[in-house]
Amino acid sequence: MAATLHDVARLAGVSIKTVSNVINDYPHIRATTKERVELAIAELGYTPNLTARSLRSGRTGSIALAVPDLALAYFAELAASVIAAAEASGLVVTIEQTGSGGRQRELDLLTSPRRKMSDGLIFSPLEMSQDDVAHLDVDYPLVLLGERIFDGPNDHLTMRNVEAARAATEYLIDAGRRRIAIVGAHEGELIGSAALRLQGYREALEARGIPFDGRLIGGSIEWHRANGARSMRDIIERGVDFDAVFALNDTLAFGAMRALQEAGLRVPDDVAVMGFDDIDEAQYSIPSLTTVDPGREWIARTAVSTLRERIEGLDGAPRLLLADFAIVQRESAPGVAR
Amino acid sequence: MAATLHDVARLAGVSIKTVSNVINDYPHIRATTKERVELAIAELGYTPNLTARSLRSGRTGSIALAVPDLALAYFAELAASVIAAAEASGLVVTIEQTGSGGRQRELDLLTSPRRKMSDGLIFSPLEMSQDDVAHLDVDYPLVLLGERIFDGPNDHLTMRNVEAARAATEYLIDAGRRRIAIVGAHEGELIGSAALRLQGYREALEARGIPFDGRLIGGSIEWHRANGARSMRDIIERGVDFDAVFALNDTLAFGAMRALQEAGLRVPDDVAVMGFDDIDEAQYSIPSLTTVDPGREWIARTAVSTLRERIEGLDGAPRLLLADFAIVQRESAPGVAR
DNA sequence: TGCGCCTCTTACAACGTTGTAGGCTCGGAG
DNA sequence: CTCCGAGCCTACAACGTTGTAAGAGGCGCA
Repeated sequence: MAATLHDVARLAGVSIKTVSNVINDYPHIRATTKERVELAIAELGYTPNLTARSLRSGRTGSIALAVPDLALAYFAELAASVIAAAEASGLVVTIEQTGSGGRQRELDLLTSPRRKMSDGLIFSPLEMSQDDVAHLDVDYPLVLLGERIFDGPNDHLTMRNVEAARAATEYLIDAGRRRIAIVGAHEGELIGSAALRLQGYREALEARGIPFDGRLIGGSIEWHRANGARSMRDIIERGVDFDAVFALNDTLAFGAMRALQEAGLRVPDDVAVMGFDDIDEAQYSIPSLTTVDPGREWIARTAVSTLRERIEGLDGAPRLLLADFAIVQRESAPGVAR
Repeated sequence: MAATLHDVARLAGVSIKTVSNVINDYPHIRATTKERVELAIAELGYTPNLTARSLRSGRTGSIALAVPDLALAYFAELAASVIAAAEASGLVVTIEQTGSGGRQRELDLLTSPRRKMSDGLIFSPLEMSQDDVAHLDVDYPLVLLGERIFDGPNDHLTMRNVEAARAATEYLIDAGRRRIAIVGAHEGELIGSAALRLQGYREALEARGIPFDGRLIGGSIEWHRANGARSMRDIIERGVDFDAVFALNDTLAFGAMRALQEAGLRVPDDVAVMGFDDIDEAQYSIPSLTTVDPGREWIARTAVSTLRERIEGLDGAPRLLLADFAIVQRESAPGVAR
């Protein structure tokens, strides 16, 4: 059995509150008393019971992070950064995966009694929509990530999807590409990352005076490698001419590169490929992937610090925080300066 | 403020214990009382305070998983599986990264007061060694993963490293390869996955009567893609002849494939490449990677169920559980039957 | 009618911690 | 010599829950 304050107090011959005071660095303690208590603590190997402390203080010292799936590189890397940032603040992170549970699962997560076990939640929904905004009005600190819901009652961190996608597309155009295919567009979808990035693509075309061609748009609901390959094959089989691909995320881009290779098309000579996310792997693929760094590291750090402010009682209107992005030039799409 | 049992009890006109009984499905409750209580619960939106419940019961309903780094695909996929398995048991998972903190960081983790916030720990150390085995004698349920420490006081799940590496090497030999380079051997290291897999490699050579050639061994301490590429380049520059590469994990294999490509060597025509881990990416790389599936999914599931048994009080000697492995044949190393 | 038993409900204590209020001792000022 | 305040320490209550013991009421059976 683990030792408690009572055990230490008995051994040291003081009250439990004095032991508590020693542990919490209360200033007015006689040096000899303190020493005696510390000796007792060492002898019993006492460590405070954080559960009891939580009950008393109302703080657990832990935050929750809810993401779709840790097996997706983007979310794994996001989680790694969130955990590191939280640890620097003395917080521990529990991770929940919403997986394929769909919208209901995301809603349940918001009201699960487990929320009481952490001081706040960083939530990256994938299925909820703007109609669900009311569900976000919860009584604990919540920081929202992603592009599913805007103008909710919470602090919200998001990428500059439109601007970044536009910059990526313009980068390809400026490198001399004119027929830019899209991989990963969610067909008929009006919200979320896909729609925003597609909008950036269209804005870039318009800005550069290049006509939009629907046959260049390859749809896919999920963003796995296999989807990227399938979507790319569809476009190739359609027989439509193209000299670049903008994949709406890196994983799709890897799948697309594979399909291009199978079709005997060379990257970047025949087709330039642009990704989105700058996951670790993008540096090491063959060829390495030119992509958009959407500011994931900043998002992770800021999500933690923002949540912490709310946990510590900061009041005020919900904030919308936008991450800076950057085009990361690699082999799959050489820049204009080549 | 969140409602408590007291609030519900007051509203329903019963004692708090009756409310508690309703929540915990105690059988002897009058139907009308139960209804009244449930109405009050609904009206106040009461959810139990799990922290208080934990304090009372001594169980937190959460387990901890400590891995080196979630940004490493193997651990991310392991974590995803652990979280899924834990959730199926009604447990939540907090993740700690030991990162680059080294041995001390791993030792600290074992004694951190945070351990009290979870019912048990699944721990995959990377820096501790056999000498640290005494540190594993902790007073909470602990399941050990990996190959750093054997014969500790805990249940231990591990891969069949030697057998799997031997099988992988024999696979290459049976496919006609004779000069098999190794990427990722930790030089001078006698324990851990690298040493075990290297041993399997040597056993296979011996079994097939092929002489060992130290010049074919490419060392590297870390197992990132960049290390794989560097290690591969070293071997190439050494001018030593080889027709296959056994990378000690998939990530190294991807790096090695990249270095091979840069050197103008074709995979698998000039050089066959074998990985180890079967991470998701292995299916989608170009070419797709022949590798060893070391039973990660089984390890995750079994780690959770084993830990659960211990949490529920199972006594008995520490168990050593070995995962089954399988060679997953893909493009980078066609099998004998091609 | 009385007793015991079953059903339903309650009061109380406890899990281990910390905040609050207060008590004791001692030294120095009035 | 008394009083006050600073320094040190303690008792008690509370956080929200559940196990224990026991009480109230009703019913069947002798």
